[in-house]
Amino acid sequence: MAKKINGTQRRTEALSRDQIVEAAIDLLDESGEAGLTFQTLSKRLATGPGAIYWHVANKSDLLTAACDAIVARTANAALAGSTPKAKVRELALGVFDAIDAHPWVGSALTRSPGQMAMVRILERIGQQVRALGVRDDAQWSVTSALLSYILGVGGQNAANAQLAHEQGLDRSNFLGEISAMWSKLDPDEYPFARGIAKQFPAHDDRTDFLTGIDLILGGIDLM
Amino acid sequence: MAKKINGTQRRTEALSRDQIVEAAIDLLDESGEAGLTFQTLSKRLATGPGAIYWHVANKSDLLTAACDAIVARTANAALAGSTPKAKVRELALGVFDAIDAHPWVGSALTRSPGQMAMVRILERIGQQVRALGVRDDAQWSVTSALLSYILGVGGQNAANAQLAHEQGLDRSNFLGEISAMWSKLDPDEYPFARGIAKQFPAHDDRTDFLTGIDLILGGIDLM
DNA sequence: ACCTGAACACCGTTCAAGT
DNA sequence: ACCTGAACACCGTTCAAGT
Repeated sequence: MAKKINGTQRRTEALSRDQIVEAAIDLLDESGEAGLTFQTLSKRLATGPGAIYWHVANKSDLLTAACDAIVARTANAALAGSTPKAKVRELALGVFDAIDAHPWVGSALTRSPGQMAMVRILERIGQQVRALGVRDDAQWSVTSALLSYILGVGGQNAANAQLAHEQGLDRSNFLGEISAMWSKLDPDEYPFARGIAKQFPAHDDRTDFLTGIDLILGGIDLM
Repeated sequence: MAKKINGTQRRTEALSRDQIVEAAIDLLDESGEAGLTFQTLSKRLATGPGAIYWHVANKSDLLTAACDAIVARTANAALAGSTPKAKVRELALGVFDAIDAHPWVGSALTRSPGQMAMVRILERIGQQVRALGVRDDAQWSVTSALLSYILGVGGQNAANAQLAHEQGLDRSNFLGEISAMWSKLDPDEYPFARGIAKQFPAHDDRTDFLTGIDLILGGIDLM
């Protein structure tokens, strides 16, 4: 009769894989990868760990499914752009923003090669690369370059967000710390890092990300 | 008197942080990230876990140090290229090959933002970006784009190598499995992935990697 | 078919005690 | 200053037993 009001109550409805994945996403969003545990998860779902294993093969399977659920939402969104290039920018920004909202996706994406999440992104980018008129035998390497770049930025942003979260820093303090560290480097060995330290805290991740996309898109024109 | 001949012997010389890092690298190379444990490490060093903690803050510190040791070797190598672009290619390939030889570096690099390993690469690429004549206010975003791309490819290759290792597959079997998976996708939803599946197993990671570098370098010319 | 929950093997980390 | 090794808290996973 009782549903799941207080902490020690058992659930009465049946579990489902989707429910488990949703709960996992909530946990990951709240407290990062460290927050997802079979203990925390079964507590939130008001069951035991064994029940979860009935629906899910293991933790890696669960993480992959959670990642795919997030990516599917943005990869399936309609594209408003009028040109293939505009659509590539749109797709890329979609992934960027998804990782910004769910930093754990950044690392989970990399860790599941060949999984659906990556194929979804690959497919949509590949279609635009085709539409750009890239030669058949270059479509793979061009698409792969775009994908690698997107995953690279995503992975770094995810790591930054996680580190800042662990250290209890907000973004500007985090950037400030790195900038301070770079300012102290040996001027003879690290002229570039030192020179850039001052402007570093003011940079915009999203703008820089798009600059990189545009560099690659520009390079395609020269092929 | 005895040194470290049989398994239960204790070491007689003092431990050092460098020794620990070297042993960690060996373990990581032999059996991936799962192979590095304070248990396996202290066994190999013929001590207890407490001794390691005297020289190393925690596992993350150890992984970062191991990663930096590898990256320092390639980042400090002299550059033979005659043009800034050739030097960028050389630097990028150096990182690519280092990750190929030590796949765990691919993920460790991402996980330690602002650490020395990344700064070393950033610095050397940044110097070449300067030499290319990129405007001051664009040097950061261009360098960052190159770095993100390199880390993105590295991270994926690392993940592929690890997955293949876990499943006991060699590279060609691994690629074959992905290709087979893509061939079975819905032709209406995944035309690109399906179309590319056949040529996928024959692709060359290193060549594709360089293609991406050249796309970005080409884009710089158009800025 | 689905869930329970105790048990297992293993992990990173700590720390009083030694030298 | 450096090392020992038992102990702690916690983790993913299993599985006999229940419904």
